[in-house]
Amino acid sequence: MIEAELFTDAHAHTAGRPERDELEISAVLHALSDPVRLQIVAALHDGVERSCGSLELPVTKSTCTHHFRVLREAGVIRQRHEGTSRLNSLRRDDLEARFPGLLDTVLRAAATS
Amino acid sequence: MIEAELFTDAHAHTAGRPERDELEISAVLHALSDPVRLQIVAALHDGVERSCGSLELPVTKSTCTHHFRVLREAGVIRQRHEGTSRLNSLRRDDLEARFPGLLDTVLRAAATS
DNA sequence: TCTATAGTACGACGATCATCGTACATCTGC
DNA sequence: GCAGATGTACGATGATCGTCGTACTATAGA
Repeated sequence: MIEAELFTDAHAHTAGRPERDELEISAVLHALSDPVRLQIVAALHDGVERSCGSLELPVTKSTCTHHFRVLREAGVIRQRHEGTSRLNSLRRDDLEARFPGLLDTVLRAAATS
Repeated sequence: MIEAELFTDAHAHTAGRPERDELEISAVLHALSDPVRLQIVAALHDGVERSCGSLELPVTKSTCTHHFRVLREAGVIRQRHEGTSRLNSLRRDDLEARFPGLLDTVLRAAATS
């Protein structure tokens, strides 16, 4: 990750949190292609912010951290610090602006499995 | 692949060509999450059957075969033999029945990249 | 201050992935 | 039959992935 050393303030966000116009369809689809991550996204679908621990996932804490990072770096979710928790929420607006209908379509598809 | 030896006629299709009701959203999303495969799917979007070689892809023949297999085993495309060629086409109807709107949404998202 | 609690960082592991080259199979046209 | 074209099979390689355990940080509450 040589680029990390080159980040200016203007681009320092790109590693962990891609801007709306930087979202890549391949990365988003890859993020959504894992069952555990799809479960996370489905749980956040109602718009309510949820902590990592409040979701009952069939993996350990460290794997959980990994999946939240993949979703965050793909631009699917954002994470907000509050106390000892990280509150997660979907980036609905950004996703809808960039890839209209994608999130709803995928979640509806996942629901009928 | 032990199952291969156990296939009866009733299930002999499942390895290479999942039935409509066997399509899995995770497998489909994974298949679509690769740029080369997305390019293939976009090229087949007009409904025209195309041979593997008629698509100009930035990979070798064997890699091409690999990508077509991933798409076929996920249920995204079907392959038909004709002469020395394999004609590929999207499984539009099956995908639409199982995951309504998914294909169009993804392709529209991919087009705006 | 001490102790939980919530999550991250890091390293490891086996599995899967995308890619390639070479060899092979199959069909067409001569 | 032979040569060319189209695609597959197989093995290899380096990269990425999903998972875990352990150690760590940071906050909240007593």
